Amino acid sequence: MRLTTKGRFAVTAMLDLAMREANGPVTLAGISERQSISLSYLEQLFGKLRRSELVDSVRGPGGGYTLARIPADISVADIIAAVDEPVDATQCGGRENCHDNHRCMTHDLWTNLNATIFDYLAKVTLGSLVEKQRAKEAAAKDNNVMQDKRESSPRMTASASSAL
Amino acid sequence: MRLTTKGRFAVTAMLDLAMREANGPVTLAGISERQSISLSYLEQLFGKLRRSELVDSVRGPGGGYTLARIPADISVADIIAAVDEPVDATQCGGRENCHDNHRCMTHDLWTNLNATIFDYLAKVTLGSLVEKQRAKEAAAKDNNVMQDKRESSPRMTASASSAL
DNA sequence: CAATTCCCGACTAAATTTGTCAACTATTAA
DNA sequence: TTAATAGTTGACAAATTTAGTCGGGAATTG
Repeated sequence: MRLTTKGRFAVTAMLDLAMREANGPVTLAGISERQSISLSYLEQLFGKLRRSELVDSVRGPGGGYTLARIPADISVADIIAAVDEPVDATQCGGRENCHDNHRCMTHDLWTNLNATIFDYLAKVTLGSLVEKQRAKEAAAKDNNVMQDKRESSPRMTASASSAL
Repeated sequence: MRLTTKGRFAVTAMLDLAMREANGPVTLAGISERQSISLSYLEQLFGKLRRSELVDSVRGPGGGYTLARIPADISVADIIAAVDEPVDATQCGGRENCHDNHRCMTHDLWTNLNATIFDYLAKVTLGSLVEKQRAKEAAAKDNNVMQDKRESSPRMTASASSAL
């Protein structure tokens, strides 16, 4: 298992999708805008997600993507595995007799490491993430109400205000 | 924290070094041959490892690299951090106000994930890896003795024998 | 038909990996 | 002692792979 920005983008997009699919198919254009990920890249990623049967697509106006399973049945590990082609981490082709007579020293190291990371990510589902995110947003909303009073200082730059 | 082949190569090389430095400095040429990693790439990686003060270099004949600290004090996390420049995983520059008013949804997800992985890798030291590897080699040796009887077939190539 | 949206392949940019060559250091021999 | 030599690190550039972009096409809806 590899951890790159590609996988992270995919998870971000899927999380966005999971939080909105109640209102029908979600367009990539929308995800692109909300998550600041280029539309082209999303199209590429969702092509893979679709081929891995994690999402379903609906064409035409009003179309977009929906999750192929319930959020609780889609793990972060599923998503990363779908977009991040394996690349055979162990350098020895997975074969046990990696090189010379003993298996390459790091074989077990990486096998174990991969298993550890994979197990962790397999436990994290879109369902649990959506739940956490909802809770966080509710809390943030409360904080913002209080912060608004403090932050209305005179020197508020254009870039700072646009950040809202 | 990112997980790529680069970091894996570095750990492999450091493990090789840790297992051999008792006999004095270890040359990159040796590591290259044993671990099947290009010499050039090793040179580049060890430049970073040296600058991060994980290894010391000795020039001239009989020179090579040695560990800068005892194996038990060098963790896999140290090694990966040394060679794999951070690249700011969270996509929002580490700032809390990633984008729009709420921090980008995945901010906490990746923060937690990174912490989990880092904690795991910080616990794994070269010392513990060497120990495991030594145990494994001893076990493999026993197996090989038994296998040797089966494998002493007539067609043993030159390359196969040189692999010993 | 026209608008919206997914879909696919070629293209560009960036990162990884390998290759080449220069600079340094200890040994060796005269 | 000094110069030659071989072993080694260090920096730079080429080649390969991966990440990300662009343009056009196809399906669906109204």
